[in-house]
Amino acid sequence: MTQARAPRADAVRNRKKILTAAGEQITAHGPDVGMDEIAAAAGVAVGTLYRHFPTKTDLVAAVVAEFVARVADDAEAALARVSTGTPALDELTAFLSRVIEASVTDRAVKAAAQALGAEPGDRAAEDRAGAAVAALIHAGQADGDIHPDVTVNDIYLLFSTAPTDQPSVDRWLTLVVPGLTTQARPADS
Amino acid sequence: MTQARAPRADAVRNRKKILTAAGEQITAHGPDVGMDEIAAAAGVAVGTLYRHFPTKTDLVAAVVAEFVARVADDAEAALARVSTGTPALDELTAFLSRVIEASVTDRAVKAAAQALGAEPGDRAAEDRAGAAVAALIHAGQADGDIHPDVTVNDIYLLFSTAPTDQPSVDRWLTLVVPGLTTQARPADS
Amino acid sequence: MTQARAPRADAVRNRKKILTAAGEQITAHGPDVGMDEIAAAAGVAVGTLYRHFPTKTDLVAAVVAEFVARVADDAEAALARVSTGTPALDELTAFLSRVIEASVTDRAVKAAAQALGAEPGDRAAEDRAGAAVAALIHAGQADGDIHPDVTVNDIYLLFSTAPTDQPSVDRWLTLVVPGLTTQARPADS
Amino acid sequence: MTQARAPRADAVRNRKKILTAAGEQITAHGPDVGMDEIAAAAGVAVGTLYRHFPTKTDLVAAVVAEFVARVADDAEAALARVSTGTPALDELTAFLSRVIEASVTDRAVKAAAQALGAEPGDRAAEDRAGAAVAALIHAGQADGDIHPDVTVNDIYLLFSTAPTDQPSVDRWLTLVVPGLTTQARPADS
DNA sequence: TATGAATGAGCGTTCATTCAT
DNA sequence: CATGAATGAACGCTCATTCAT
Repeated sequence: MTQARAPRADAVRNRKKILTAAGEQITAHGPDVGMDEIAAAAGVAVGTLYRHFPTKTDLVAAVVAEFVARVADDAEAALARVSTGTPALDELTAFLSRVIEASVTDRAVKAAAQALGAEPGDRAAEDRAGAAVAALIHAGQADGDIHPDVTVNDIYLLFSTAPTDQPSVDRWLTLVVPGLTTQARPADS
Repeated sequence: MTQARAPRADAVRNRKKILTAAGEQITAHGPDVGMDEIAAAAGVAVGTLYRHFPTKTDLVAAVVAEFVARVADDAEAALARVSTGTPALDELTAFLSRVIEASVTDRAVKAAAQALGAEPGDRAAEDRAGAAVAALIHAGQADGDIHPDVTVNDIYLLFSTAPTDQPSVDRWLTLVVPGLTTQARPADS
Repeated sequence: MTQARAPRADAVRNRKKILTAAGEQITAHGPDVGMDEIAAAAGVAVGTLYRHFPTKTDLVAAVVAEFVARVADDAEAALARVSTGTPALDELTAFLSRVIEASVTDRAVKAAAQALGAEPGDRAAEDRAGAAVAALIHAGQADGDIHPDVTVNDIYLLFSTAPTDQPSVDRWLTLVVPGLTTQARPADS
Repeated sequence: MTQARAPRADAVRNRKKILTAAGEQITAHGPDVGMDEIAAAAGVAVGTLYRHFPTKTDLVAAVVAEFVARVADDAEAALARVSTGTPALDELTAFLSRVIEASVTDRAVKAAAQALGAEPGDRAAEDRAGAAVAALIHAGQADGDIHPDVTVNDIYLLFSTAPTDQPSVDRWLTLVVPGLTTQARPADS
């Protein structure tokens, strides 16, 4: 009985504007930006914002979900390249590096998500990312490069504990990648 | 010249109560606990809390400083054991493990310190810890067990990125320790 | 282009209620009344009060501005009567008397304005009042009744130093008016 | 520093120190200085301050009383000069001028007294001042210089309404003195 | 007695959320 | 539906006053 929804266009556009603005504001000013500021940045009134996202937690969850969707896309692209011959370990570490670099910029998103205990909110995107990462891991294990006990959860664990300031990221990757592989860290790495 | 100040007894006891309560409250409810709640948990009035710590930032810094002092004690004890023959790498990883386990309990302290930009406040304790850790690293490098480029900052980096939930800690240590060493992670680790 | 804004009605009414209540509360309890008390007296929540006046200083400035606007109206009315034949000195002293009587009721407004260093906020009203008073003075000087060196600032000076308790006002006017005129105070004044 | 027991001497010295410090602090920082700051400036603990003055109002009253005592001294000196031939009107206006100049510096004291509704507290000094001023007025009236209906209360009224900023004081005296005399303000005054 | 630590009501202000328009 | 005014609990912090030492 849910009939034709004519005003969908506006609603969809508003939702997009709000998500974009929320991402920008949280990134720029931290997770404590006021809802009023987000609404103003989106060019809507607070009421509209609450129509789309009943609580601040929901809004942050949606912002996080967008990030997860981009991660899933990235993981699937990496997997596609592996199927054309690139070594899976290289793709996995490059993927790890890209995601973490991105989360430096979006650092507040992570903080916000944790601070507010936001639910992921987009199980589908998470599943897509998980499947692609699992496939990368398996391919690397088949190559003998990735340590046999590594799982998707290990990658998630590293995501969730990555440093949030740019200069630390490279060193952290250097320290962390050997644990995923079958090789010792070279003396000059 | 160094007179015993009689009325200090209460004040000292209150300071202790406040620090303890602050640690507990921040751990339990995050860095955003109200000062009133901390005061209530300590069994004092807010004014008393502000007499001891002029701002919330100061209070959080003091809580963090206490934690740092305990870490310094731990590092020095580990270093002492190395000088009696224990392998330095074992002591370093055990130390890492202990500190991180402890910071799981005190997890919010870290978040609080970052959130509020709290100054360490106790440079001496930090220096003590740094010196002991540096000595541990050098001993391990002399043994040929610890990778030659590892520094104290690497250990700090790992501290600051350690997971904050209990079950993840062990696995995380497994993944992270190989980066500190000259050896690959064994297939069955 | 000049659209009627429907939802403004409530806001306008609230603003009025707040200004009225603020004036009453400040008069009754001095410039240190709490914002909560003003809000309660106005029948709104504090937040509403802050929506209309971002700081306490702004609120006080608005209360003062209302008073200034009434003074300007009074001065202009007096000037109009002079142009129809009333002696300017009589109108000026009567105006002085009226404003000061009014400021007895609104006494705290003055104190509040000074205490908070509030900006007038309504320069237009102040200019109107100043122009009308200047015209009154000039007319009285043309009549030969008002002392030739009297200026608008003298009137402001008297405003700002008027007594704030009712019984003193009449005597104070008796003492102060001769300084504005070309005549000595009569023996039986 | 703990001398032999001379309870009275210490107490008297402390009272003096507190009064001096209170006067300075209130003059320097306005009537809202904290009791702690006054105590610190006096070199005593708050408790001592409260031993001498049970409330802040009492302390301010005492500061005001000191000022009144100085005014009484001034008035009596003026009266003495009149008895040696100086015109009483000149002495009265000069006295008015001196007191008001002094109250510009001590302006915060007056503000504090009003703000706190402090009782004068030192009836004796007030009576002394009143008697001397009354005698000045009578002498001026005998000379035919001072208007016959002027009373001590008129002088008090002028004190209480004097401007508190330096530049205004001279002009204000010019405007106000004619009301006390039997003469019109000269055209070039 | 003097000390200064403790008290706690109160302050101005903020902000996630609700609801009349 | 969007709007934005209204709500009110909560926040960090202050300060006149009290009271144990």
